[in-house]
Amino acid sequence: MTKTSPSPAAIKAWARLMRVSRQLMEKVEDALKENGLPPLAWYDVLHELAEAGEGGLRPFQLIERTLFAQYNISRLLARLEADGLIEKLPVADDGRGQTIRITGSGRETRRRMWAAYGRSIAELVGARLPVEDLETLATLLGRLRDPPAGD
Amino acid sequence: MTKTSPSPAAIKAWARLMRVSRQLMEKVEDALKENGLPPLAWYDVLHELAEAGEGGLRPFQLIERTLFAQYNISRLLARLEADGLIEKLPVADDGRGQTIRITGSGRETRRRMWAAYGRSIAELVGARLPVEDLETLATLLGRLRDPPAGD
DNA sequence: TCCATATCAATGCAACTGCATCTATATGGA
DNA sequence: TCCATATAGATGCAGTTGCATTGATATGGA
Repeated sequence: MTKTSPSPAAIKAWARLMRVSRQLMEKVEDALKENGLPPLAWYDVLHELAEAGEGGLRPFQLIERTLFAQYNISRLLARLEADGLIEKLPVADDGRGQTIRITGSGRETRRRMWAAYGRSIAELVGARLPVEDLETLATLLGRLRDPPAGD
Repeated sequence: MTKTSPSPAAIKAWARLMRVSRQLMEKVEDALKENGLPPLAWYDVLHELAEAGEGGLRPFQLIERTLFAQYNISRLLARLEADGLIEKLPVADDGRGQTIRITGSGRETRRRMWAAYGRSIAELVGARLPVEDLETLATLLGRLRDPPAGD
C-alpha cells in the first residue's frame, strides 16, 4: 500500500521548491533580457554543445542531456541555426540523423550569456548561502531526482 | 564590490534546483493529465480562492499570492469562468475591479486535482526524504527567496 | 529480398505566454 | 470642478509550447 497523502513537511518543501525555482528562473531571464541576450534555454543547448567539442552532438543526445522535448529541441535548433550559433552536419552512417556543432559565434554568445547568467547565480544563490549549506541543498535535491541514483 | 563569478557549489546547487524542479513539475503535470484534470496553474488559483472563502479575492490579490503575471491571471480567470469554476462579481466601491469567487464546481475540481497532486507530492517528495531532511530543504530554499525574509 | 516495426527529426494546428498597449475607473491637486 | 496621473483589468499580436502526426531512413526477421 502506497502512501497517498503528503505530509505537511513534504507539502512545504514542495511549495518552496516550486516557488523559489520559478522566482529565480524569472530573475535570470530578466537579467539576460536586460543585456539583450537570448533566453536561458539557448544557454543550455549551447553549453552542452560547447562541452561536446568539435564532434558535436546528435539532437537525441541533446534531448537526453537537457530536459527538452523532442519537438522543442527541433525548433530550438532551427532558431539557433538561423542565428548562426550552430551548424547542422549530415551523419555518415545514419541518413536520418544530423550532428549539431556549435560555431564560433555560438561560443561567443555562450560566453556573453554566461557573464550575465553566472553573475545572477552568484548573487541569487552563492551570496545567500554558505558553501556548506549549498552542498547540503544540492545533496537533498539530488535525492529528489529521477532516477534516484547516479550523479 | 559584488562578487560576479559563482562558486562551484553555487553552480551545482543552481543546476540541481533547475533540473529537479522542472522534472518534478512535469511529472505532476503528467499525473494531472492522466486523470483528465486541468493543469497545475489552475490548482494554484483555485487553492487561493478556496482559502479566501466566500469573500473571494481581487485579481490583483491573486497576482500577489501567486507568481503569475497580470495578463496571465486575466486569461486564466477567463478560462476558469468559462468552465464554471469561478465567478466574477462586481465590486461595490471600485468600478474598475471585480471580486473572484470559487464556485461549488470549482471546489469540486480542486478536490479532484488535489487527489492526484497530493499523491504526486507524497511519492515524489515525501517518500524520498525523511521529515527532518524535508524541513532542512524547506529552510534552505527559504533563504533563496526574494525578499529574503518573512515566511 | 521484402516487409513490419522502430528510430530520428520535422511540422500542422491549437493553446498558451510575453509584451505592449488599451479601456475604464479612481484619486489627488490646482 | 477639471485635469493629470495612477491603478485595475483586458486584449492584439507575435513568438513558443504541447500534442499528434508525418516523412524519412534503419533494422531485423521471414
